[in-house]
Amino acid sequence: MSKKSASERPYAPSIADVAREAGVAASTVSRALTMPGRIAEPTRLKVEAAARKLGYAANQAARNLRIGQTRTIMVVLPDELYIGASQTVLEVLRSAAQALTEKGYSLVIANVSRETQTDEHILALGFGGTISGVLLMATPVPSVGERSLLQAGLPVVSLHFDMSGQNIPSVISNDREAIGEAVSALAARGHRRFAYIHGRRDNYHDIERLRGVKEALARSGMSPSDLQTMQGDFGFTGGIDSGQYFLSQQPKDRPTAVVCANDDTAIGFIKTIIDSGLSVPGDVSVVGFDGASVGAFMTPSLSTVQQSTAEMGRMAVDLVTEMALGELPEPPLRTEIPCQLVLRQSVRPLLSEDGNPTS
Amino acid sequence: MSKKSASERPYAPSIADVAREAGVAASTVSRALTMPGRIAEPTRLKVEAAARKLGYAANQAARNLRIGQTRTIMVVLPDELYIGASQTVLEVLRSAAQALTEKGYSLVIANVSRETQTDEHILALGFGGTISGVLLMATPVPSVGERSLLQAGLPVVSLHFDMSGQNIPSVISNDREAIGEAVSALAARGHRRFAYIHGRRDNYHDIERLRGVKEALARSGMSPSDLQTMQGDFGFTGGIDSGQYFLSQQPKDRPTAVVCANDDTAIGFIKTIIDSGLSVPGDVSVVGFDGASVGAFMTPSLSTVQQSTAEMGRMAVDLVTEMALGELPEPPLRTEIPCQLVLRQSVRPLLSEDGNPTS
DNA sequence: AACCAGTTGGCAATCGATTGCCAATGAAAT
DNA sequence: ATTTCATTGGCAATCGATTGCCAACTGGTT
Repeated sequence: MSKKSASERPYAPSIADVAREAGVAASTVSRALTMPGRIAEPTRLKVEAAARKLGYAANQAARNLRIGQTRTIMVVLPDELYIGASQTVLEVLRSAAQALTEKGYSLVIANVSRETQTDEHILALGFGGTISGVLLMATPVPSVGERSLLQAGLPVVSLHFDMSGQNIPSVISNDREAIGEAVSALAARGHRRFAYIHGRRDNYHDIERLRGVKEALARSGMSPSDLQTMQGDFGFTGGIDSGQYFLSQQPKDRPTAVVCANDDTAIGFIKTIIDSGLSVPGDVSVVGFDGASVGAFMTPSLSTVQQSTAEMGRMAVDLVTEMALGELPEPPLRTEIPCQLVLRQSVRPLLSEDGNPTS
Repeated sequence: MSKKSASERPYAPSIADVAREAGVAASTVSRALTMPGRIAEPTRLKVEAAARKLGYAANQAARNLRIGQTRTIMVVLPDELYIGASQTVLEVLRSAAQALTEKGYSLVIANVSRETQTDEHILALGFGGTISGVLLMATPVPSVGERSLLQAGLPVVSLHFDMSGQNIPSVISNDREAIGEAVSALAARGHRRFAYIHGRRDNYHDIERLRGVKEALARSGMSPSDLQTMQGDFGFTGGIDSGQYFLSQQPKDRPTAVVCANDDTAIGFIKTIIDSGLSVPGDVSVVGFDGASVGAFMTPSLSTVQQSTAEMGRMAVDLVTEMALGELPEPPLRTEIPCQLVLRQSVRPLLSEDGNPTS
């Protein structure tokens, strides 16, 4: 065996090598190593010793081929995985990676892209039998033309985006309620003129968060005219542009509370306000969304809605692995993980009741 | 074929199914799909049509088993992958993922951990033939007891850490020179009392960066007594602690320029200084390291040494894939990617002869 | 009509681990 | 001493794609 030439792996013992070394049959080696109890103890020890001596590790390709199953989950990341201060996706990825490893699964990463070529790659993985399940992180279902990953018959779980409407089990934050809490907290501090800075258009989170803002304002007895909206892009730049727009308004028309689609937007907005000589929260209170760790160390420190990223990753992994084992005939379509409102220096109660800034 | 029962993949056509559908032999199907030119055009078209009709995708496990090679690279992430504002490792990961996908490789993620169990998992992957190469991201070589991943005979490339001493090709930033540039820029602005805030003890980057600071100070004609050092931990907390230490000193003893092991440290330090009522850069200039994107939007904005993460990822991928193909008998042991100094508000401007700021 | 060179496609072996089936073994029971 | 039964370990088929080898076929040439 192992007749691979020098340029290849120098030393890749097969199960036959171990069997010869231990003086038993290959089948015995296989059983000794994977079926506890099936092989008598003395024989098992002999086999283990031989395996250790030769540095044997089962060839996974052969194993997968035979049993028709792989303990491998594919994680699909969004193409525009933008690395700013908010990095919810990455935190969830980390926790999912951790959970998968603990369960003995491997994790392969794929990122969708505008180029069809890499989507082809994703589909090839999905249909190629290399994969036991798919975790979609803030991405739609990869597809090329007619063919979609869903047709591969694999368990699919969506993270961040609610795709329960497409019958895909989804693990999501309670964006709408959570941002509503933030709005209520601002209203309780006397704010009456609000603004919402959008993320990208048609984005799931943007839609949910705006809706949450509107609902909470209504609950606090305000009318739609008490809310203005500005366009952002989930990045620092969108916040900066909105900040400039804010500054271009007459002071009496400016909102006193600005709720942003995410932390990066809030950070860009605050920067512009501060650089213009105004004060946060003196002239305007600002709340972000995501819970970027750096927010606590900015000046002023950033108020935000913190997502429970660790819990989300773990939950999604539990779902997809149980589905892969067929243990979950009816997976829950929507699992909402609650967020936590964190108020810091960027929000301050107004002193007067009419909502006018004090400075 | 495809007699998997309902609980399994519903529809996984094999090469034999395609062959039957197209009315040719399995070998012809294989060649038609993978060896352009080997099969006559009309036959090839027939095969392709059949494959498309059945939704055929080659079983990767079988393919890997047969050809004894997988287009899969394992990326090993550090256990303590801490997500702060500096996220060099993640940026490099993203660029590596991109480059791998473009080259038709898959990427599996593993993270080392203090628990031996997951290191076992990494070794099993490495020795199990599932992997064609390894990218170590700021981690030492995974090993359990005597066995180390190096013995798997796989190409290994280190990112971030210089392991050329262990004969492992390494793609790294020029930490020492780059931080030296920062120090020189500070010296040129008249600073004469310096501090360096450490990262974690014995960390490669910390050692290199401190050395770079010392060398640059010497070049600027200063003595070791012009530099004090404070202990940090690469996190915000370390910066905060150092800030408190700074404040506890007599003003005349305080350094006027503080160079930090990374951006998170700098951010924590600045926060403490600002909250105490002192000013950055009025009372002290601060420089970080890494180039966290959020630095540009803090108040004051953060001066830093920006690493070329995109280039690092791409370069490492090129190396490891070429090594995997045996195209690189003598891989370069050290590939240094230069950083770029970015001076922002946290460093006081250069004063020209007349006392006005110039840069 | 015979021959040749080049192309095409099929047969069958192969990669390495798993597992159904059965023979051999030894211990316990009669 | 013989039968019964459980345990153990070996044989051989199997998973699905690839590829060396060779036979069949094509069209052109002599």
